[in-house]
Amino acid sequence: MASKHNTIMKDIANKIGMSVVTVSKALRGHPDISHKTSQKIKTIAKEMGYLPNYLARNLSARNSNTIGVVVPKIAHYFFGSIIEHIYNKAFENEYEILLSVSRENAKNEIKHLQTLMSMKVDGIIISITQETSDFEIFEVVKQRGIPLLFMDRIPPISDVNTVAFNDRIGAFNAVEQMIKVGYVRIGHFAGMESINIGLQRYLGFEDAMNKYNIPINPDWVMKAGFGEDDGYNSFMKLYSDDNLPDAIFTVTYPVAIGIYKAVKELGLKIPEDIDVICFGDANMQKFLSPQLSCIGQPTEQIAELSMEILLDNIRKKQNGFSPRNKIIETDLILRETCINYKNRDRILNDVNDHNNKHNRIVKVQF
Amino acid sequence: MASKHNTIMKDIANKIGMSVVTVSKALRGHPDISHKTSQKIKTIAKEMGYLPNYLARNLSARNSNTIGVVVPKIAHYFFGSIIEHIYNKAFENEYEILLSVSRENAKNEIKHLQTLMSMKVDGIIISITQETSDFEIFEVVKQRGIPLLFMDRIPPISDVNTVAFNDRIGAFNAVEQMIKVGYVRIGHFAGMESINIGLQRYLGFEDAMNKYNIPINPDWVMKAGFGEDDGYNSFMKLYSDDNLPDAIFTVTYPVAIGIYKAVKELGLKIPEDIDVICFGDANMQKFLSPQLSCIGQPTEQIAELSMEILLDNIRKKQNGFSPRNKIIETDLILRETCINYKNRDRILNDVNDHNNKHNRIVKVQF
DNA sequence: ACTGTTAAAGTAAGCGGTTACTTTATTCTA
DNA sequence: TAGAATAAAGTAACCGCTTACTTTAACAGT
Repeated sequence: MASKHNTIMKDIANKIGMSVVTVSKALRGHPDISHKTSQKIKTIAKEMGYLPNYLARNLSARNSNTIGVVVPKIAHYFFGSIIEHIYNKAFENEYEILLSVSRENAKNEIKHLQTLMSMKVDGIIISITQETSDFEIFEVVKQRGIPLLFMDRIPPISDVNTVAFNDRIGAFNAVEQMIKVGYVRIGHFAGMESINIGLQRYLGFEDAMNKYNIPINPDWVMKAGFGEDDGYNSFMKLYSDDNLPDAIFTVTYPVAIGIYKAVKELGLKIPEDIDVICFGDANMQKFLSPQLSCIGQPTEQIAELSMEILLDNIRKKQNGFSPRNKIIETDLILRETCINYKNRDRILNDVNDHNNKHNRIVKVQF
Repeated sequence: MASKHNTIMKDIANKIGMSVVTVSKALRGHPDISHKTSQKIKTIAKEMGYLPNYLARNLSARNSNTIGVVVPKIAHYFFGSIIEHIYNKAFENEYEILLSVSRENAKNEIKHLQTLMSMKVDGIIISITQETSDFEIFEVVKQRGIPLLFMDRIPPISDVNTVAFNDRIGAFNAVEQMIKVGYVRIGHFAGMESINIGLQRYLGFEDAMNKYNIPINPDWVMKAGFGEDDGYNSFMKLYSDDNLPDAIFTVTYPVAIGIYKAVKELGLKIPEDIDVICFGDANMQKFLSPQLSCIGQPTEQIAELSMEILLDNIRKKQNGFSPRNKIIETDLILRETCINYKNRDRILNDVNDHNNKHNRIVKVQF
């Protein structure tokens, strides 16, 4: 056993013959203490290898300089990327992050939220699970006065901070793109409607189909989960029913990956036998064959905006703060699927129109 | 402002006319308290929405039920996957995880380690940055009696827990595979030698080359970092020097991805113009074209083993615990690179030999 | 010279729990 | 039925730090 050399303020105080309070104040740069002694104390603290005990500090100071983050998954480009940016932002602002992963399980989610409250986090950013249907726990968090912000996946409750992508318009853009390329036999591998991103993306799909007067074939609308397996299974189902559409818009990129996997197994070809476009970008999509076109979600933007709003909420907590609801626009990223080179000029033209109308840059990457 | 309804033990004690200590004991199921009152107190606590204050609990109980994890990156399959498994294991054991991301920066690493100590974590699992060269901070952690475990990336210091892959044998297997397929003009995009995984993988490469009496061409050994850019830049360098080998073994999969990117830009073909194999697997490799063969690192295993050893260390801290050093074997995963179908039978034969000799299953996925 | 300010430090109390020790009532033993 | 043992609760102190309030001395103004 190494002898635990754990310096506390008292040790420093004893060493220079002053009180603990003086040491505490000096270390924090409190104006009560003269510059001279303040410097002396800091020097000695460093010499003695003093490290503050945050548990004690936070218990009395009543804030923890810690932000809790709850996400459904982590080994996933979308969340991995967001979390990385949240960390960066937290680090800049001298906050620590307590990360919890609910694994798409509502029970875990509740438990994690309770733990975060017990840890006295200053605020919480959460992306709810696809099965969350009881929203009471969120009321509890609010009741306790802990700033709360929902990111990307948002429950239908009011008076809370939210930051989300414009799922409906994004989905609309994707499906409109499919239509412009000439598809009418269009399917949608959707998410559950109980969660905003599932519902909104479905509605965007519907909007586009309606706008162009294309009937929706319910057989081609598969409402399942957000994972690779869901895409794989849905595709296999349609294939074995011998009822494939010409092109599919998927609710997330893992679902599209599931299709790629199934297609490979079945010896089919993308885009010849089946074309695909998805909601959500990931690094790997550039290396797929063919490269997957998608709706890009600026992860850095959602992470930064979420942190900014939450930090603002934390600072203004005492003097009142009204919830904010932000929507972030998405990008249409065209690569090698759902793109017909013969129509290139027409597409570029349409994209310009769209940009003018929505005051938004749609990226086209041929 | 919502009126913060924050029940504390005192409130419960007042309500039933008993002392705070009784409540504390009851809630923890201490035998001092009769079953009857214990039940009563628990019921009331639930009614009042009591949640313990971990800061207070941990301050007096002197442990935090929290484990600190420091990794260099997070939006990266390898670490993302490991972290996910660490979370699972922590959750099972009722531990919380405090995750810090050093972003391959040694300064950040030190700061995070200090913060974790200030947070009074019960133990720390760390994968050091590629630039960490000052190991004093690790001594400080040890000195303070905080169980510490190095995972995958390990500094050259003694008397610490370590869990790593058998990098040398893994690299050897990869390079031997290249040789068996018939390559002799073999390059290695390596990492820095200052870090174990960089050095060991290089040594494994050397071992294989030596065993088959193939001279190493120093021009083809590029010692850089572990990222996609490093692979891209190294390849571009060799290409512009008009000095490409026939096949390259890369130290990590992002480096291989960098090669894929460069190859695509240059209009070359894998494996015809250049063949590749890498250390480290990722989900995306199955979807690359061609599918990338690699040395698979069982991430669940390293995560679980690390957690088990650390938890054991935490529990046995008082009564002494001697550091453990574990090595996990890797898998040779053959897909569509560095595989010559004409040699299929010979390869399978060799693989069997190898398995017999090393008592280890090498996976071949044709 | 006397009050009013200010600078620089100290004292006491408390954050919300836990631990070690004590008290009180009840039961057991001989 | 006295004395010991046990069950069930309570008291006091403390974990390491912060906040609110107080003290002391030096200095300024009139």
